[in-house]
Amino acid sequence: MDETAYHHGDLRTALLDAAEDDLQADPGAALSMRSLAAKVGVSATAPHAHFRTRGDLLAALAARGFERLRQELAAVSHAATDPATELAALAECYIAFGAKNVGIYRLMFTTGVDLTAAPELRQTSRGSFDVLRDAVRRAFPGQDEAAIDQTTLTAWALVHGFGSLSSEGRISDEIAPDQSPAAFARIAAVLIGTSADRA
Amino acid sequence: MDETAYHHGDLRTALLDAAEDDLQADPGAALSMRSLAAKVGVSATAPHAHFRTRGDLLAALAARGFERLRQELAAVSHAATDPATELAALAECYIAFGAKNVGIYRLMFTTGVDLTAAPELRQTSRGSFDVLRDAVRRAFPGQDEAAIDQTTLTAWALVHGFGSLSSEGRISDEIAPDQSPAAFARIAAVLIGTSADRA
DNA sequence: ATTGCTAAGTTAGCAATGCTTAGATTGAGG
DNA sequence: CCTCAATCTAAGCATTGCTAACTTAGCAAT
Repeated sequence: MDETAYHHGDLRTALLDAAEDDLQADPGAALSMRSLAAKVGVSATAPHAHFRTRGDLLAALAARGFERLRQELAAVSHAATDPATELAALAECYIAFGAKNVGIYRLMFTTGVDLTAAPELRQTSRGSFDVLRDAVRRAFPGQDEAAIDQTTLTAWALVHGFGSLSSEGRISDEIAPDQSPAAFARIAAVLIGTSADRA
Repeated sequence: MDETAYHHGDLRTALLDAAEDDLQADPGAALSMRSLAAKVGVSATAPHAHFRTRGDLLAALAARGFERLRQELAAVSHAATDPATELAALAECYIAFGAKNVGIYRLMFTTGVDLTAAPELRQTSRGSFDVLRDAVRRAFPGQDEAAIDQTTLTAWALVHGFGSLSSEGRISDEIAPDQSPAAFARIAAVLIGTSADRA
């Protein structure tokens, strides 16, 4: 790609890449349009051709996160051999995702990305949920759909709780000496196993 | 209080109150120092006498949230009659807190409040955890401290997961027709009951 | 009472940011 | 070759966080 080309070629993904870089380096990065533009080597207002507002860029970043999470979960699900260990593996994958992508994880689940303004986000997020639900259905055959929904929801809440708290450094080491995603996932998996019986 | 007084009296809490107002009206409010100053009727830079940076103000807001959460939990805990229903009541209180204080809840648990820069926050947050742990200890007597820690941690993660997801509107009504904090708390409480057996 | 001192507030100003408007450049389709 | 829409640039406005220098007011000691 020509460095001096007037047209960038794929500025949109270049901006998202740059934003992810910044978030990787510092999850609390401000992610200004101008600095991203400068980083990519483009004028200050060029990004607005691809993202009308800064919020749109953040929403796109969150959508990327959901898509990647779904892929990672799907890969783990596909690689699993038996339904019991599959749930544990999914839990670990989920929690590890939060730990490895703190900045994006924030965008995905809390920080001011307006869902009503980004309806496609809701659908993308649903993708991850569905991977989880399929695994739950395999693990607990014979349950009706309502029970499976509730078990999946519970599992999701539990795993998101661990992911959120641990990735934000909110769990003290006195209480959890082992801070690895695998350790939290073990606790979660056991509990999910008992969850289905009560639904 | 004299409106034209040079000294405000208690600008610090006035600013925090104004910030909370804005967050109540819109959880995604920007919370600029200048607009808060204007709202309180003070010059643009006056807030800096009380909060060195904007981050400090946000941290103070988060601390307020943790303190209020602790109080609400403690009140519920105190009003409870038997240990079993106490856990359910605490769960509901926690989840309802998230629903009623979306903006502050974000500040407390995710959005860019640097914990290393606000060590007192860690301690305030610990207060809420301790209320939960005392309840767990009462509900499951005879368990050693490590088991109680783990059960409490699990309960916290579960309840925070529900609180976070529901307050951010991430749970679709198809999956959870009843979106009330009480409904989520019921699910959580049942699960916490089974959790202690496995720790 | 006067004097100092400090906390609290003001004004002025800088650099950075989001976003808009108007114009320039390019590549693709007729 | 011409047109045109998408993409990018340039200029500019309003807002923001923060700093620096100054003013005001209350308080304590003399």
